[in-house]
This record gives sequence, structure tokens and C-alpha cells, in this order.
Amino acid sequence: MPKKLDHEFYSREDTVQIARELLGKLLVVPDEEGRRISGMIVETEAYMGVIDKAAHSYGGRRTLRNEVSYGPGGYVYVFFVYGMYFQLNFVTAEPGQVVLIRAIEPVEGIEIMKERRGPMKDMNLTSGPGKLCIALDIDRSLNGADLEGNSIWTEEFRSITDTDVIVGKRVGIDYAAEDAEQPWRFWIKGNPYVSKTRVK
DNA sequence: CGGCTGATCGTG
DNA sequence: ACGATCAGCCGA
Repeated sequence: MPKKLDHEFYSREDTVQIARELLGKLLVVPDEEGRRISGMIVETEAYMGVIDKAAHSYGGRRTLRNEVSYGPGGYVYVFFVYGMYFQLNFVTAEPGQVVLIRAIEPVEGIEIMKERRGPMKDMNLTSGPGKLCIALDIDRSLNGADLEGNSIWTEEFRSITDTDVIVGKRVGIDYAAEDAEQPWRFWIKGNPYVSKTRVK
């Protein structure tokens, strides 16, 4: 079994670079019976903390909800939005900075993902930040989880070259003014599991 | 297939 | 009030 990406990986200074490097890594969340449920990360976004108008920690805003994002790198930040969805983030070293996992390509446990998501095409199982949390059973109980622990982790999987990476604007943050234009979203070129972005 | 809308609730 | 969203419905 491949080695887990460790705290050192997540504790480097450049959160944007970490978001880029997470493409092609395997995200694993074992189920209650210990079976591996996993997917390859195909889309990420960097949130740059206190200087980023789109970030929960913009301006140093610190609440019970976003507390974990101020902690050390290599931990999970899960939050609840729109009254019904969770979103998965990995904390990096700088205060309030995180990488949002926006989409994965199912690899192991696809039948279990289908049970959780209901009847639908494979392409739709995990192609969005809220969808993948349902498919992997990620909720508030994983907030603050250690990525070196046994409840959720990341592994080396595929090597993604720069020619296979597209860089663009982040999604769903129109309120962030000029920071909505920052090129802090990364995805794998042509991968069908990348989220369908509805522009406005 | 693109656009619109209702669902639903913790946080501030 | 209002989201780092999604599914279902509508009309074309």
C-alpha cells in the first residue's frame, strides 16, 4: 500500500502549488467495514487565507466553524453550506489557507458510492464538491481529522504533467470582487469527472 | 441542453 | 439573510 501524503507535504508554504500537485493523487475514505472507498483527485481550488476575499478566513476572520483552517498543515477542514451540503478541504501551513477538493474520479468502492448517491451515471457520482462528500460519506465528523490517520488520507496514484493541467478562475465566489479573477482553480484536461461549472 | 428555482440550516 | 451546491423542471 502506498505511503500516505504526510504533514510535510501539506505544510509547504505555497498553497497554490499544493493545489496543483494534488491532481492525480488518490483520496481514500474507508467505510464502516474498513473497505477502501477512493477516487483520484481531478479538480482543486486554493483558498489563500487572510488576503483572499473568497476565503472564510479573509481579513483574519476566525470563528468556531473555520478554526481548523488556522491550525497546522495536513488536517481536514469540512464545512456545511446551503443547508444541505458538505465541502472537503485540506489545511496547509499558512493561517487560514486551504485546498478545496472539487471533484474526483471514482476508483474503488464505486458500488458503495452508488448506494449513497442513488441511481445515476458514474460520471455524475463525484463530479462536484458536494457530490463527492456524499459518495465518500464525508461530514462534520471528519472536521479536524489527521490526514496521516486512518479515517481519511491521500496517496500517490498518477503522475499528472503540466500539459495535462488547466488553470482557471474559481467557481461560485462572485462576492469576492477582484479575487474572483485569481487563477487558483486546477483541473485535469478533458477529464469527464471535473465539475460542470454553471456560470452564475 | 441551457436557464431557473426550491431545498434547507449553521453562522454571524 | 445568505452561502466555496445540486437536482429537477421547464421550454426549445
